Amino acid sequence: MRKSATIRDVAREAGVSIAVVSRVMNDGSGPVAAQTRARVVEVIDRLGYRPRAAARELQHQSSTTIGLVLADLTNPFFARLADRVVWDARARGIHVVLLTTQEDPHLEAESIETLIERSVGSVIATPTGGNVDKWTELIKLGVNVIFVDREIDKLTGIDVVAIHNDRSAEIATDHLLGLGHRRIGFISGPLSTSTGRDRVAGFRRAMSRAELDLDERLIQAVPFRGDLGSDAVSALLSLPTPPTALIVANTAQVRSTLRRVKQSSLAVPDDLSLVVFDDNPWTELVSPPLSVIRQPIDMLALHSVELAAGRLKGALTERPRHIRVDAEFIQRLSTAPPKKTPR
Amino acid sequence: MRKSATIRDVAREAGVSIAVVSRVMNDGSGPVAAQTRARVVEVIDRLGYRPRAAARELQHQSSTTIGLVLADLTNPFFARLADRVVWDARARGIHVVLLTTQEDPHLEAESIETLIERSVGSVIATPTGGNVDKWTELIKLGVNVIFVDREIDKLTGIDVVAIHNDRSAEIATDHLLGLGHRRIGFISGPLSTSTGRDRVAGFRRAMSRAELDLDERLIQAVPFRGDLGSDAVSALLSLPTPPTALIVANTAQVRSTLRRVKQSSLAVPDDLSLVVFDDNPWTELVSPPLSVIRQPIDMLALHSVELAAGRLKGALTERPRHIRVDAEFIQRLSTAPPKKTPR
DNA sequence: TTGTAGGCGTTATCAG
DNA sequence: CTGATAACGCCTACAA
Repeated sequence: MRKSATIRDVAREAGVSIAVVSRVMNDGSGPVAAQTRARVVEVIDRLGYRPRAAARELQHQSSTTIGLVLADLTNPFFARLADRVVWDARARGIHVVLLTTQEDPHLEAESIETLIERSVGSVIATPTGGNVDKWTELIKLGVNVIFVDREIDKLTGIDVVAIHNDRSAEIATDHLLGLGHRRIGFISGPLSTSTGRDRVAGFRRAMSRAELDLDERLIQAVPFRGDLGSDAVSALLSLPTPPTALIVANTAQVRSTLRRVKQSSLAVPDDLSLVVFDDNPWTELVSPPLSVIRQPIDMLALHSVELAAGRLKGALTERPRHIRVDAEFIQRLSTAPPKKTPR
Repeated sequence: MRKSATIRDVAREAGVSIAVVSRVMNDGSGPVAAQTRARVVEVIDRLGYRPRAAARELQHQSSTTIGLVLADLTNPFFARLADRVVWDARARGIHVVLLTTQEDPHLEAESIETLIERSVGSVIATPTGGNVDKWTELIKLGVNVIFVDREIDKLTGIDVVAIHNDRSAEIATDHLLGLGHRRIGFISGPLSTSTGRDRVAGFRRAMSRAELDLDERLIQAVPFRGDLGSDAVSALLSLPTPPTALIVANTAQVRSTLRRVKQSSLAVPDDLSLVVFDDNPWTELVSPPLSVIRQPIDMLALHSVELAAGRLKGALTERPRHIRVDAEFIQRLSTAPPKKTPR
């Protein structure tokens, strides 16, 4: 457990000043004689010298670190997002501090606090919807905040990377309408979230375009955490005239929803057609394989990191950007025409 | 985008010296008059002062940050592990820098390098198996390394938290043997990993205890990355006398393996019984619901963080610990007696 | 109880 | 091309 070498150790050992060593480390920050450089380099890796990140960060405004604030790594969507963000960031020499909110604004506030102390340069986050003031403060401090997947309406002037939630829901709905379904159930995330609202909006639009009047009971908004997805299904199925198709637009609740569907004695797709948001690795492993809305997670991650890194270097225009990418509808075997057309 | 307040700003504003402010921040590092403190506190949150992490870290040996080096967040096992580690760490006021290796020793080396520069106090990692020297260096530098899930035999003297891999495989095998299976296929991770070796060892032990001689072709070691799981299944099924049961002990390849099984025209469990390692959320959603070995991920995370935090504070005995927890076999519907007993 | 001064490891600015 | 030296923001003896 030896103490690690500092720049001074290297300087002494190589018989130069620390300034020279510093220049050697940051290639191009100043002239160094080839011969001197060679000697220094030799000493550097003989001693295994590595500049201390903390010392560097102390003088620059902010660190080469970005904060990643996600709701919940248990959700494959976020897990994959994290995987790609870490990957893309690494390719740019950026480190990632990971924080999770579990959808709890209180934890989110704590996370923001942490990120300020660590003076990260950028933050990529899936906001809970609260903490408007905290986020504002973070931005005032000069931190580049990028919301991914969701956004907060009140917080304009922030970069956003997400899919066209409304359009995606619309496409899924149109697909079912095209198959002949008239009563379609819709399970969405909380309407306090942008994704929840947007997806419901898309659903409504498709329904009204088809000139169907919408039974409000067919829309169920379910929180992200907890096990309420199955309750929502129960509620839908026990309606006087139950839906013949179901769109599960709350990614987090897809699982519990499916569990409930499976427990029901209904056959999919004969008794009930099913479309779910988010193409997890197992959606094609279940029976029947599920028709899904596939979010281009890699793109979401890539754009987020690009923004985070770009703004870090001040390379980007000041204007906040709203990047929206298209999700892809993938038809598999969980959707089919309704067995008996409603009379 | 105001520049954030420093300790000096607070001191000036409150009409005291920076030393006093420092003492107020680190409660108990020195005496402060109640009245003075009140005044300072008032200024502190009026100015929104927050000590800069980098400056703090600069003087202490190491930061309040731990590194988490995982193979691949795409794998639900690691994703859940990450989720719990971040959670447990947060509860202790510890931040987590996340790095992924994608099972690539080269990336792993890079990660270790990063962690040294950031002078993290502890590292929780699922090692690829390589980089023995790098890991050694990290430890020599005084960093507490905790291997979780896997270990490196050559690297003794490191904390390890994992399940009883051998015993788990043994139990799964015994279960199948008890059902009457005699030819059991086994898909494991690479034998260069401790989990791979241990699980195979458990399998062998169970087989030999049952006094069955083992057809070596029934054991398939498959890399973690890539899509070779399905090939392994094909190989097994095309044997002259194919197995009547299959244990998939390579967590990472469970999915592609299952896909291949599903494509085959074999019925589970009638033609082929199935046990897989790792209880993902979807294992009971597929048909039939899978019999699994459930790893107590929460425990793995908890013990890891406890070790990481404990050693950080120097609160632990010097001796490296090997913590092994039991996995749980959960029988569902993918295992049954073989249809026709082999003649 | 409070203040002063030195140092943590780097980078950056100027003289040599 | 190289070398002092002053920051960066905070902690911590040591003095007052």
